Amino acid sequence: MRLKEGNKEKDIIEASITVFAEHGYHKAKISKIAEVANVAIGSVYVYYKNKEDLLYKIFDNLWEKLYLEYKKLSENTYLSPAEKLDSMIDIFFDIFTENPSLAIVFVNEQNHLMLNGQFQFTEFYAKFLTQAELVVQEGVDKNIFADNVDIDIFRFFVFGAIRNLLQQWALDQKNFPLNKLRQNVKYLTKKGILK
Amino acid sequence: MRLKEGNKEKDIIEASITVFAEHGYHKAKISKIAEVANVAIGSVYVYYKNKEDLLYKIFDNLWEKLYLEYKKLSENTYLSPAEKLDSMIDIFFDIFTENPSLAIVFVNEQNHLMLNGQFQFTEFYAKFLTQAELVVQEGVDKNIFADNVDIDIFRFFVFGAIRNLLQQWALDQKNFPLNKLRQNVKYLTKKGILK
DNA sequence: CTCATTTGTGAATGTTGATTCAAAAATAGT
DNA sequence: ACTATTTTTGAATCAACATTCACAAATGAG
Repeated sequence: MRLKEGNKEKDIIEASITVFAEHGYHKAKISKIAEVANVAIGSVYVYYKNKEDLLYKIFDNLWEKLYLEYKKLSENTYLSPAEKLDSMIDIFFDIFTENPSLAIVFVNEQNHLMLNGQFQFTEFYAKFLTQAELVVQEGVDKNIFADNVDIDIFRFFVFGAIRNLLQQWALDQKNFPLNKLRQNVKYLTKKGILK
Repeated sequence: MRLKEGNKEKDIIEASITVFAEHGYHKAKISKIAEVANVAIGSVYVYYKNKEDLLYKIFDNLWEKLYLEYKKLSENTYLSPAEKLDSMIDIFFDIFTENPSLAIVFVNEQNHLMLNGQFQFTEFYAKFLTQAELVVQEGVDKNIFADNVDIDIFRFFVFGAIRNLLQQWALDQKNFPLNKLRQNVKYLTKKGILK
């Protein structure tokens, strides 16, 4: 037997997030990822099937985390739907707080991955969306949320808005501080721009 | 002298929109674009410098059109800021109504282009953003729009929301009819989800 | 110390597809 | 019908880079 030195699998995926964020998936070179991970090129292929597998694993981890948090939240019976909506927004921002590179990869490469049929897109993404839907539906049922708004549209509306703001934050943390973003998103989502 | 046959320049850029939309920029092959445009591979390089130039020209045309429409709108003195906001949303949706492929390219490749410093990003994009800002600022000044919302954040918020919805529409026109999208976006942007 | 097994390596391979360019085709003027 | 000019062509070129694989290194068991 031989023990693994350190945790190359983790080093590699973390390096890939950094490199994908900096250059974009397509211009990112495996050789660069290996260099950043402090690992030989061949080692990348020991732990991952190929370049796309790296991207896939990044998103799979991300959606799993988000799904689990949303599930916990939507099953909570003490919070009102409006409070849950706020929490969902917080969770989303929180997960990227520690890792701007992950935010950039998330924003830029999500579509890319979805169009490529070679993976059935991570189950966790669908599960995540369902949890979000439950919360909004609960709000409509309890007569707190407007019922002339299509739930599906609302979901994509908020999701797209946050995604775009996250990207701005990742590109320019100074001018888009997360706390201000959160606060504004929560307000706009609930009350809109009209006085 | 020899006259040009038809309008290859236009045929090529239109073909490129179709092909970029179907396969994404990176997997789109010049040979496929030439085939769709009914043109030899070499002709693509007669009219465009390289592959990226095609993408750049697509966006340049798009942002110019949007900028000009927004300019006309923001200079209008008969409409209230709230009406202008509605019109801005309409203009955005309208421009893609005739061309779902353009919507897909717009949504998927915008970032890609912005990260690549080799073009200073089309002047029209910046101009477009400025016009949008003027309208929102007018609403705040006239005490119609909430003043606790950051204008810049609001802009990216709405922009991201629409972008994401457009993509859903482009991928699945049946379940996301444009009229319903417009209506919901206008409502949410102004009043939010709370009853 | 040896051997067997697992882990790690990176030069060499192979494919893919953007780009080039020398030649052909089309047209207009004379 | 001949020439000059412009437009079109696509096979050949070439570079980039993901992936492979034969080998080396490390470790623990006996």
